[in-house]
Amino acid sequence: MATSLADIARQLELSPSTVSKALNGYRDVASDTRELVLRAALELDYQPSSAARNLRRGRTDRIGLFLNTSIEYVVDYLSGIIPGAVRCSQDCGKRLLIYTLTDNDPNQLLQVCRAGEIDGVILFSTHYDSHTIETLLAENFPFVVMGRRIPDERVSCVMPDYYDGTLQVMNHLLERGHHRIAFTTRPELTTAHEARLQGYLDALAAAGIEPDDQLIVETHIGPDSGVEATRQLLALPQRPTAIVAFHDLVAVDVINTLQGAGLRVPQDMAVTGFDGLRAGFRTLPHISTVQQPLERIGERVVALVNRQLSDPHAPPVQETLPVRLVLRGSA
Amino acid sequence: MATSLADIARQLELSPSTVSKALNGYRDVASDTRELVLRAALELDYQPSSAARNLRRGRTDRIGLFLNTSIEYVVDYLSGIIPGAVRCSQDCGKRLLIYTLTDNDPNQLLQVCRAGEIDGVILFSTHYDSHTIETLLAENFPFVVMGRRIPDERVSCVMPDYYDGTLQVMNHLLERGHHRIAFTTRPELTTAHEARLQGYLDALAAAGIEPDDQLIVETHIGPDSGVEATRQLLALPQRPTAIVAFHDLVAVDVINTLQGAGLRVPQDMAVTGFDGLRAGFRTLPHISTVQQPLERIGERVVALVNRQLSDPHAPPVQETLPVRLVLRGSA
DNA sequence: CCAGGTTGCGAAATCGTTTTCGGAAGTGCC
DNA sequence: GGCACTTCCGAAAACGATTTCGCAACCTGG
Repeated sequence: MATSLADIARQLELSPSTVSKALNGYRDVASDTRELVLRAALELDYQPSSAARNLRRGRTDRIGLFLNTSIEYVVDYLSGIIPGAVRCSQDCGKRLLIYTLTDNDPNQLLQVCRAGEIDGVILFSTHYDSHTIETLLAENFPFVVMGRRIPDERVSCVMPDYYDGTLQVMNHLLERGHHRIAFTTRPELTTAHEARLQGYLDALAAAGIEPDDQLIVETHIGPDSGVEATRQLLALPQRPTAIVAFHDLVAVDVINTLQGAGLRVPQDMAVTGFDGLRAGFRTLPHISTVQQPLERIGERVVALVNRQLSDPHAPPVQETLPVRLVLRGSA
Repeated sequence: MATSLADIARQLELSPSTVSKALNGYRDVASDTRELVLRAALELDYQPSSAARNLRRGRTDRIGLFLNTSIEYVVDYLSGIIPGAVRCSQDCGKRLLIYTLTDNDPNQLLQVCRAGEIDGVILFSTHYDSHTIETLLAENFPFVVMGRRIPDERVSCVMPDYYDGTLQVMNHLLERGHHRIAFTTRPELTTAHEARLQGYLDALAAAGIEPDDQLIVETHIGPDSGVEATRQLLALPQRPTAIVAFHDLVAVDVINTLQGAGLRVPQDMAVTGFDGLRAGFRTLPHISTVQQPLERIGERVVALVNRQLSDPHAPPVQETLPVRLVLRGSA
């Protein structure tokens, strides 16, 4: 039912090849003919069949990003990333597609790549799976890891400076006179976790403060992830005066729990987040946080995929983007 | 580089047609041969070319959902919808794809449909555009509208019962003895807006209470959307005792603003949300809200698209799904 | 006037599947 | 043995675009 090249060709009594060339800007088409073709195409609402074009060209001009349906955090993060990623892919003449995986089956990702549905893929940190990465490398399929450093120089990745961000937060708190600073962790996210913890410890060391194990508490994925940690901290004989939350969503829980217990933020307890998600505006006071350059991350990730597409021999890059402490009131 | 049918055929000294038939479960292939083919395919990590298959079959088994990058609310809503939608599409043998539009250019959507990249499309309420709908109808392209009723019996849609939800909320508050109940609106979202307002007014009328225009305040899209409205209500000579927020994100702002002003929720002011987004857990107390059956909405929307795909003559359906008041503490 | 260019177009191959159709070989039955 | 079925496989034609190549026709300059 949809109009094809052949339809236009018939109507104009031209050959399909000429029509195709007119539409694709080849030089060997008379300008009168081109005019005719363009007009006819517009009139018939012609849109080339994506399947046919992809088949023939051997590429799709699409970049895929896989969404794990099970992780709450991802969605907030993605909504920060996407504007930059979309803009950049637009500029490169590509389209950004988000695939939804059912049970986060990593094979689905490989299937999509092998089926040639996309030309390149963005791996979101939490989907990391060494088999996937090995396979993509082996098949020479363009991909970039986002939000995580992979200890393999063959893979490109883009991530914020977790270490420096934590240093900034800690230095701010230390300057404000805080000595007992609690730190919430999330061991599942190894890279991001370790970098932050190191920042925490180094900052303390630089200030000559001995770390206190009781002040380092774990949080886990799920709603209310920060509530339990906060209660735990409040129950300590000697409470901290500041809490460095693993990220903004945890900080929201922390602040709510504190306020629920009758404490004032930041007077009774300073709280900081990390990432700079929109959730940081959903508390009063708003959350002081380490702002990731989210849009820029999206942009760079797409740019790096695109780089691999245009130059298959481009060497991989590992980019660490600078972060910035944003004081909004909670610390 | 990727292995094709022909590769398998060559290796097994069979014809491509036989290989194809073996893989697709045709009956006219000997079971020994089938075994051989399946084994070879597995060994070579064969994945049929999506482009070639789509071209030949004339369908893609993909359903598209278009994401407007500019609206915050959408993301929270989608993350509720997606699990159901993904599960259902999986069951139908389809894949759900999320397209990202740059500047919400509605033509991009039509282009994707016409190019045959997807077989059907889900229109998210805020993307509504009568030209898009008319065109899709004219081209007989399968689509379903989500979260909004379209006053056109030719289009299928799935939405929650906004009217009844508001009634439930109002009746709860009235039973608790509230007389001055404020109501925040969002006129941009016409259908959803009107149904709720009607519910508000009808509930008041049934209780014999005269509506007070000062208690009906507008909110708009954007962060802090509920803050201004709350301040406005607090400034009234005769304050309300309850605030019915347009949706949960607004309710978060309302609660934060109230608590910031030293009021206790729900003792000094009851607050209710709408939709049942995760954000409802990001305050203390958690938000009492009208829970939309989000997963079910995702499921139904996909099911209806699929219905149009399997039976092009199936009559359109407009489904209103029941909602449920969930009391969590804020009212 | 002719050799050598240029310009504009179409024929045909190609991408990798699916699917129809026909034919060869084998089986069963009278 | 002959006939009618099965059973299994391959040849070939699609699907709709892109792209190479060749061929007319028309210039152009000496």
